[in-house]
Amino acid sequence: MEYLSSLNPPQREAVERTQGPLMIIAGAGSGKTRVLTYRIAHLIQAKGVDPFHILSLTFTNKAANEMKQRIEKLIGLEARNTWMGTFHSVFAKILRVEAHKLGYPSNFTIYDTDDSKSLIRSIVKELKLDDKVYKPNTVLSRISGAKNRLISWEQYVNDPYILADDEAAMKPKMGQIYKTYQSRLFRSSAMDFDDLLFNTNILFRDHPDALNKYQQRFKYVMVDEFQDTNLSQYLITKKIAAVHQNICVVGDDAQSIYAFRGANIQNILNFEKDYPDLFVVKLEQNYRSTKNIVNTANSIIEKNKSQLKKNVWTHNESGDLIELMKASSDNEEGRMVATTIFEQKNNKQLHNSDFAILYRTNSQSRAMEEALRKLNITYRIVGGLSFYQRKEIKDLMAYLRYVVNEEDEEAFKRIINYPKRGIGNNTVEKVMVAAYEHDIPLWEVINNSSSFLSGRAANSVEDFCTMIRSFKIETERKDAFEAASSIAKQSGLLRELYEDKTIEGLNRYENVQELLNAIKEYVDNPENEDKSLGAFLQEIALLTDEDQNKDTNDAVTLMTIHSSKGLEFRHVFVVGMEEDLFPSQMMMQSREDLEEERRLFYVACTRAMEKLYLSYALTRYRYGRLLNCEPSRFLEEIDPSYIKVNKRTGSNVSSSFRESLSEGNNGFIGLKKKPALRSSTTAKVHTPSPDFKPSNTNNLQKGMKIEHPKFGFGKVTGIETEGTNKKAHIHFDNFGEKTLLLSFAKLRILD
DNA sequence: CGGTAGGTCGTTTTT
DNA sequence: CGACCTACCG
Repeated sequence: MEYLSSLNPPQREAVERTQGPLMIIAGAGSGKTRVLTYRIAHLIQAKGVDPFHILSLTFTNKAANEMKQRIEKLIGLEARNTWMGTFHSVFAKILRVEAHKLGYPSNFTIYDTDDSKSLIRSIVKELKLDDKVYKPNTVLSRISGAKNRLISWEQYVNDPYILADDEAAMKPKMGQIYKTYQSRLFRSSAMDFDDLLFNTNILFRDHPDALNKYQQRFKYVMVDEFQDTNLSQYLITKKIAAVHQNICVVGDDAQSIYAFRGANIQNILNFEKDYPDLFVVKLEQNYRSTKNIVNTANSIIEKNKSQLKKNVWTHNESGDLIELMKASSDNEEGRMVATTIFEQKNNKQLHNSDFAILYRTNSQSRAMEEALRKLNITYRIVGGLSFYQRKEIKDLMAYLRYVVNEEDEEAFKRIINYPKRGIGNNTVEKVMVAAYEHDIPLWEVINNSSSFLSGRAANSVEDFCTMIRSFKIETERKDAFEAASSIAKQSGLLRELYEDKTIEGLNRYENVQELLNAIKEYVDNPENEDKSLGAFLQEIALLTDEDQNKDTNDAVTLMTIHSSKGLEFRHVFVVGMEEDLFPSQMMMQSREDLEEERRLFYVACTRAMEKLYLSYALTRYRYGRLLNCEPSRFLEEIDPSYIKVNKRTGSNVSSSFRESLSEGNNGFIGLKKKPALRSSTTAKVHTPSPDFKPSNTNNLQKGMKIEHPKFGFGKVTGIETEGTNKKAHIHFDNFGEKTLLLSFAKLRILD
């Protein structure tokens, strides 16, 4: 029990108080993760609790993994038996087991945000609504907001307040879309992110036996980042802990930055009411930052009205003042930051990894990247579009998904005509409409294509169906890797990418190989007992960024403030401190919104251990337009005694920097995150000869030389007849291989 | 049916 | 500025 002696009194109290409801208010840098891990270790080792009975919920996979590892270090492999994961992943697992109780098959698909938006887009189209009014983003966030507050579509369309709201917003059909959206999800055997929580609530509400089972299993429940829970999540935890009442929540109201996606700060404020015998521990000693940084942060958060009283303090030294940097433009801001990093690194013997650049929006990274590249400073970007959001990855994933769940409509739409197999939008529409109108499963329509489609289209769909069936058989017999490789090949997807010899094409091909590698790794990992494709898909559906990044590379970290939560760096730059950017112009309608932005700023500042830099630019490119910017109001809110204004401008680059401009790698690491290169230059469009006149192409033969008004001169390499259509394959001198439909193409035969 | 040119749109954060 | 969608042409 020696670990207890390394804790301060409130930390120790939090670890040792294992029975009954407990709320830990953990200030920034107060050793929260340490307390949580020790608490779990303490439960298992000192109190003899079976790890199987402990449930810990986090918000990111990263947090869960980190905690798992740290507990494992403390108490060894036994730690693996605790339930630890994100809300979404833990309850997705439970829902797989209980799905039949809700009318879902256990192989249900999880739709990501893109799938959801695409589904909404097609529903809006089908309902013949104006897509300028019902934008996927708006609709989805409205639906998501409802689900997070546990409002079903039935309740939604019957609630006069909601309806009035929608009327006022000129979006009266919102409820109708919600209803259709749910029925289409259900038909597709799919759940979106919010459904995972919503349906868990339904499960526990309607099936007391199931609730009881999990109440018995989870005798100890812990919730990390409690300030970020929404109502749906809160009710789930409350229900699970209702019997044993051993619920421990950890959070910091000052760091609540996810209200936009339904997080309810009231959860933390109301917790005392729900648990009258609640014990509250405050962790207020900061071990991370200098006095100047802690005080700066305190002076910021003070401006917020709604918050719990707390007094974060530190024993650390005063440290340097906060540096404020003013740049004339966004590019100069980048130069100043990069230059400062370069200097600090040399003067103080720091590593790249000691620095982080934090920004409000992802688009701000570009100016930073350019500047860092010029000084040859290695960097890595966290977030942005993840591996699994890339088109080529989603394409292969869609095949895999569809083979596992043949009702998955979004996957179907993605793969039915990719690679091209002559099935156009019209046909796809017909197939889906047939399914709704006859109220039969999609797969049934596809299996009986001739009853719903005419000749050529029916044949193509039948071929598709045969292919999927063979994939299904393979998938049953083989492990995930063998099945996926075979699907990638036989679907033609791999060939399609392989034939694209551009740099981006090569990249895409490599990415698909990367995914196959990941599947291989999954299959080879002895911890995964179920090697089937379905099991693999379930495992990765909720992975956002697989960045279990080997921290081998020494790089400056670039990321949004949101993704920086929970991390710390010796030197932190918060860039783009300008009105309308930070605080964002979208967040200035209400005081609540503005307070959330302020908390975001608080989070940003408290990432810094030794030194904090704040910067802003006077001009910045946004929406492709040069805008004048004003310094952020947040800068004025900081107590000026903590700030020093930096006089240097980034344009005075000393000679030592110039030397570093020469030669070498561009500073970018991480093969998965390579930005797409600009498309290679395309050949100039041909100007037709003055005497150009289309010839009759009925007798066009292989080997003939022709002229095309746009593509110029070329040679016929083949003729293909498909139904009534005749196609010519032509190799053009300047444009390479093209396939043209002879009924349309204007060609002049030269010979 | 498929490609592409040209228009539109938004750009906050994430499971 | 760039991603994406649509309309149109071959």
